[in-house]
Amino acid sequence: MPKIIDHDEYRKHLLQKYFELFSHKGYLDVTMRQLAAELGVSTGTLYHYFPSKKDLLEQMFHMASRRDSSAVLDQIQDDDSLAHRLQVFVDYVRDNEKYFQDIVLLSIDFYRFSDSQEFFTVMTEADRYYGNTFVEGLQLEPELALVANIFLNGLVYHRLVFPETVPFDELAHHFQEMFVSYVKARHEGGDNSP
Amino acid sequence: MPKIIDHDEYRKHLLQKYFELFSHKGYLDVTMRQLAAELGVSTGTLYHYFPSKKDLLEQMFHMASRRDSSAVLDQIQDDDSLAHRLQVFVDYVRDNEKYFQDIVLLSIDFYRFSDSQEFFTVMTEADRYYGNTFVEGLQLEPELALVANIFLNGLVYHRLVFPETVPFDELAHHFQEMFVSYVKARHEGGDNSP
Amino acid sequence: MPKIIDHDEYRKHLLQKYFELFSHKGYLDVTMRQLAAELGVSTGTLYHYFPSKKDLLEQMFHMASRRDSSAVLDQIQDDDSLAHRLQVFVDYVRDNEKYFQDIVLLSIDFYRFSDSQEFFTVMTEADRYYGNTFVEGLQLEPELALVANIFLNGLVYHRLVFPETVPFDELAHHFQEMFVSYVKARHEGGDNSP
Amino acid sequence: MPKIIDHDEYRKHLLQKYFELFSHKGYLDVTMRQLAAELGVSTGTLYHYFPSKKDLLEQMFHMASRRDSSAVLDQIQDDDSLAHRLQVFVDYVRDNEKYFQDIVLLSIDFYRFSDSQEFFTVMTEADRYYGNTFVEGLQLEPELALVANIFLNGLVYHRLVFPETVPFDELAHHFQEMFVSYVKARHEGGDNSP
DNA sequence: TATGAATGAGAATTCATTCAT
DNA sequence: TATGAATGAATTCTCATTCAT
Repeated sequence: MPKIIDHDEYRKHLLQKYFELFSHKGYLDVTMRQLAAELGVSTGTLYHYFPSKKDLLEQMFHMASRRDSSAVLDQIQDDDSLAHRLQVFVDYVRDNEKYFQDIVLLSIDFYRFSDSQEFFTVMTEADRYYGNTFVEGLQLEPELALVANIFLNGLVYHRLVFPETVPFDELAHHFQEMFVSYVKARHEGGDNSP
Repeated sequence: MPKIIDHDEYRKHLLQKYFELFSHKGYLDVTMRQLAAELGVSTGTLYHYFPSKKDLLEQMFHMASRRDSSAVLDQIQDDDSLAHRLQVFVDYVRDNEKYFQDIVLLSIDFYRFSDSQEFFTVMTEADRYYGNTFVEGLQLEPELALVANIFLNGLVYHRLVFPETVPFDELAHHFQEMFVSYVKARHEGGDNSP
Repeated sequence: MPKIIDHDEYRKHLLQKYFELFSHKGYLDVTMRQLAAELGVSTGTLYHYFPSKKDLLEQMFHMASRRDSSAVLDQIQDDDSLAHRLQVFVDYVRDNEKYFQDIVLLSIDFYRFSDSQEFFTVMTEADRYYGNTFVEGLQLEPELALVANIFLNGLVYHRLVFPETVPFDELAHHFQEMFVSYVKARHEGGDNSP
Repeated sequence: MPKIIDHDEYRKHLLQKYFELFSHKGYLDVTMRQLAAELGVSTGTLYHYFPSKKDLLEQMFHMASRRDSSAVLDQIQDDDSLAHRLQVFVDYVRDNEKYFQDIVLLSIDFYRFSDSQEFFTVMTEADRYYGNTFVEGLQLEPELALVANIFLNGLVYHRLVFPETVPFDELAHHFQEMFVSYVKARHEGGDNSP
């Protein structure tokens, strides 16, 4: 076993692996023993890095929810149309759907099993982070950006939970059309008159 | 305890109470003993009605997801506009938000802890039931009705999980506007040309 | 396995057995698993009767420290001399030395591992109980009775802990002599003049 | 941390600190990690000086039980009366009551957790050491000195364990009176006739 | 039918000890 | 010598489920 020099580096390594494992089983179906075995360490080592299972969940969610979103923004140019910008988001969610479904599952576990204080702090931060990404990426006021954000969340949730899966692109397409028209109309007409 | 003659009636009574209890704690935080105590019966009696905890979850979710939606449809007249029809749905979700949040939480537990066969069967049915309600209520083709359904799910989920709560009505309003405009435009123009 | 009718009766039965076991091993060297095995029940059953190991210790000490002392008092007649009365106590302690040593060991565990509130309550009661027995048995004022009580405690403790065991009777004899003389002198001379 | 040249000196320093820590927590409530942290060394270093926790307990008790008693003897002159000599002992125990209570607690832990061989050796030596101190200090035959020793042990134990604390001096006073009278009478009358 | 005492596998967590650096 | 990450057996306690009454 190699001596680990960077304590934090190694902790992140464990968290990453845990996230992957979690996507198959869920917080309560992964025991600390299983987890340790899967990660190739002893339970003692796990507890050396994380004081409790709850803490592990919290740190893991914290890390997972801060996933770099620069990949989205990088695909957007300053003079891109709204339609294109939204398409980039839709594509990103579709291409990473499994990841976002895991985040949904995880967020429910996090809701149930973390301290409400910790939950509030982490979720508020995550909310801002994603919110900002939508605002920046779509170049819209926060409220409108949030509408797109929420629809995509709803789509991910729906496809996770209702198994007779709806086609992602078709539904997204409807939303994209209505969203872009709406924004265009708003900006032309002043407010939200037609 | 009044003598319950109707076995099924009594079972539903237990399931209803379990749903209430569950909404506070979650599947794994309600033990069979607690549940029995709360319902005023012995664990033995509980097992007399439900062969296992998993089964209880399944029956309970089945019942909960079939909640009568006639209340929504009853508020809609044949000649109501789409805008009004959608407003009825939005109002219904807003007024029963806690219930729908519980359904979200429950659906995740159900996803995690039921047999996938059972999950598939029950969720498919629930999906159809809600889908039909939207189709009937909005008088739209399934795909479009589903877009509204999904947005409202997303809104419920978002407000459950992100604590710096977004105002329900404001967001819903944006969606309602864009949705109605979009549908109107579609029906006027033939397909989805602007 | 016979159905136990009297819950409390059975609890006492378990406590009694636990005390015997404890005398060999000590609070921390008897695991709940071992204890259950020794008592012929499952760990679950143990926890059915006692909410925690600490609670088990507390209930057990409570029971052990209330051991009936009527056996001592029964051997004393109203017109017995002080010397005789003290002899009865000395004999009783000598004949039950193992039990009293266990109480000493147990009281230290109790000191260490119980809640201080519970400790205070139980020990105060035990103190009064033993104190009263000495007062009644010796027919002396509390303070003097306590001197005898304390000496006998010291003797039990000393013989428990220092293995080159001092002869019980010889040491007790010295104390008995000095104690009886002292009391006699006090009562004759008014105070403590010779 | 100053460089300690003398290995043994350093070991004693660690043992001393351990005794202090122990007096608050008890053998089993002080983990090796805590202990190391408190002493400002690593667990590795601790194990460099002491092969095991049990060994640490043994060495520590060995050291603690050999506490220099010259302080007592120094306060006694050759021509002091027995009453005065005993008073010196009583005062010494009262003034160091906390230390003696710790020794009582420690002796029970030592009884429970050391090898019986080691226990026997160390306790026998401690017994002799304290015994001698009483014999020298009181200038009495061993058996009588032991009676005083035992009473004082009993007093320390009683006040440790029974919280409605008895007044030290009052009880000691009775014992001192009876002890001195008894010894005087014995020496006057030849044996132990009145 | 109804009860609740009994079960025991399995969970999270601790901690004395080791050993590569 | 000194370090502290790593170990893993052992601990307390939980809880779905069974079954004699």
